[in-house]
Amino acid sequence: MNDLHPWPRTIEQARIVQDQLRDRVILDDRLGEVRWVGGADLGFEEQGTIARAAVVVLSFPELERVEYAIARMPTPFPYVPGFLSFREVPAILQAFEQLHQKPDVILCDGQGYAHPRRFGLACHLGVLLDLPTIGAAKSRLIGEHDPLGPAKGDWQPTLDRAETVGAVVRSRHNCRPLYVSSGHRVSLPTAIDLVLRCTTRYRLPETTRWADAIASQRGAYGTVKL
DNA sequence: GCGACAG
DNA sequence: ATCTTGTCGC
Repeated sequence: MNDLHPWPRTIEQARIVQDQLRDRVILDDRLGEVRWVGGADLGFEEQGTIARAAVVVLSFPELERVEYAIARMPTPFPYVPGFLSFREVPAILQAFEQLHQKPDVILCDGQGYAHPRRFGLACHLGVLLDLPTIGAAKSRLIGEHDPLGPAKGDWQPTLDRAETVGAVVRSRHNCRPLYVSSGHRVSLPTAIDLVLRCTTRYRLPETTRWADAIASQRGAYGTVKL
């Protein structure tokens, strides 16, 4: 958050920011060779008043854990469906700045383009960092889809108002699917491919699994290179 | 008015 | 997200 705008305090202000930044989102592939994949997630302390963000970096396609950074700050916005990014982005940006090895793409724990105003967490983070991002959420915000096959790799487009906004992806056999969508500078097909290539034997991609573990562990701060 | 609703 | 143990199913 480079003080380009004061961070919104109300849903009305946040909606204006979304409408203002949504045009900057790029839905085509504008990313080079992927060597480092990032993951971001948040944890909370003090009954939600303190947000703790973890941004991790893994090598690709090996998925070896390379580095992580943690940042804490007062939680800047309440959780309101459709406005999640205003709660999570500031801390993520602060953690991201501390990384020595910047990732070539970041997998976010939330929606990207599959959003009521087409500007979910992954889009917001991607635009502010001008870095390729992907939305990989654990549950649905919007969009309908046809029945999904049971095999890992099966997927179906999710539609909202007759527009394809993302895809439901089976990341593990017979497991609840992931909701994947473009964030910024990554097309939907590429997003699906990268999410699957970052997923091993668990439902969640290794990026979010690790970010989750780091963000939920209390106390730590700063950056750690492995 | 009623149900849905990322984390 | 967070509070929290064991339990059912592939």
